[in-house]
Amino acid sequence: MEILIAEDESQIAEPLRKNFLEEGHHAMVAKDGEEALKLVEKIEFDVIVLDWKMPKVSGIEVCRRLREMGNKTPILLLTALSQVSNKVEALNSGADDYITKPFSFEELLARVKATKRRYDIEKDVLVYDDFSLDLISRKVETNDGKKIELTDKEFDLLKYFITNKGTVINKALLCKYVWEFNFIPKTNVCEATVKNLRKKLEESTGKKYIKTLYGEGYILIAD
Amino acid sequence: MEILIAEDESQIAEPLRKNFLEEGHHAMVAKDGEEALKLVEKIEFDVIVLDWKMPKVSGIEVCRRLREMGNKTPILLLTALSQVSNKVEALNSGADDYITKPFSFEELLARVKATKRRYDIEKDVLVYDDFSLDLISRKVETNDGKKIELTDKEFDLLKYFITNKGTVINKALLCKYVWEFNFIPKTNVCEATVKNLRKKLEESTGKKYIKTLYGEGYILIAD
DNA sequence: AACAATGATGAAATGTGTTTCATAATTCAA
DNA sequence: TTGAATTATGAAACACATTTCATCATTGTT
Repeated sequence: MEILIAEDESQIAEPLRKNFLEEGHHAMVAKDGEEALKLVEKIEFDVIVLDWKMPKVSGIEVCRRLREMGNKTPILLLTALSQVSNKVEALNSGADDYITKPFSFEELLARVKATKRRYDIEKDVLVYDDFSLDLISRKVETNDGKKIELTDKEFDLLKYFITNKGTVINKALLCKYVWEFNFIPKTNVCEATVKNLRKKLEESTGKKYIKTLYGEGYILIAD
Repeated sequence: MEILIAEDESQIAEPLRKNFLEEGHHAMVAKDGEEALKLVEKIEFDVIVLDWKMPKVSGIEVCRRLREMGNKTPILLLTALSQVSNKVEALNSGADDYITKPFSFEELLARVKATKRRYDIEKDVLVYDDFSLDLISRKVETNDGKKIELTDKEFDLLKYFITNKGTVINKALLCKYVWEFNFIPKTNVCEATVKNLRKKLEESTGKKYIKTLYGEGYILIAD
């Protein structure tokens, strides 16, 4: 995970950074709110940990501004005291969780993971390699913002491929989950739709994502 | 809101119940985990507040079991001590938030509201009166499980109506958000689609949901 | 290498959703 | 009450997605 720690006291920030590193994550430290906001613009973090009290722009203010800007990255606030008003304010500012000092690294890690997990589960955007599907608006676009126009069946098919990426999908499965058929049709609907989807994906990404395994089925792989 | 408080000490539970009542909510009290589980089966709560330590089945166990059963109701855990291990366990059990005793009613209320709000925003099922829309599968059904077959445009239209229920929607708004037109078409696409949607809704629910306000627009009201 | 099975393809046919049109019905105001 | 504006409606026209078909290409086997 890519983690941002905004904390002015380096005695606190540095050990955290190192701990995250040991856990296989990559953490950056911002020494005040202003710096944190600048970093968020450049880098897409998985989780942001904000100290409440910071020079220039406070943690809660950073949180508020990010939410106003439409940024939805999970945010964890660090509060010095467990005052009632603080907790209430933290939740209302758009933070996903908060933690009162002092805390152990294990606790912070658990919270960071839990927050991230909740966020991932509840997301309604599927991202795969060079493009992403919005499951609500049912629109697909490449990572550089170019739209990919898919028909309904193509969208369902791609969605099924992505949720089963890396595994072989035979025709029976495809029929069941994309066409809601409990049989394999005598015609070649599947093949035809796969063809069209392939064409559109290659046109807009230049890559061949859908491989066929002769006699087995299809598999979605980005290479 | 319909709130469940599972707490064995009535000195704590009762004042909370009364406070929620004063705030216009309806709270029920379960005196142990077993009772809580039984109540959840019968009643659909908006938020569940669980005390950690309870006779028979503990709060965290109730939480775990509910999640296993697929129940997604927001859960708030009450913990006696702010021990690190407790907090970690609470988050990992599937609770949405937790609060350490002692706490003020204001704090609990703020948390309950925040938890509910987050839940509402991130839901992908829209429920309205007698029917519900699944925003992912784009299927609509009545509360008694009968399917309503809507076309794509009808679905989008109904979704827009529901997310703006109770407010007047003029044709310009409809065009913008349902058809993605930035102008009002010379033809009557909107009226025609409204007509078809009305027909299907009335066929399956027997109710007339979409009212016309002459010269103003439409409004979705269940009466 | 030849063959059968499987998969790919373009174009045509079908089916369905969407939009339009002409007309009828309302509503509101003068 | 009458008339102009707005909304409702059924059927037709249109557009587009989906499916089919005939044909071609590929794969694996003998």
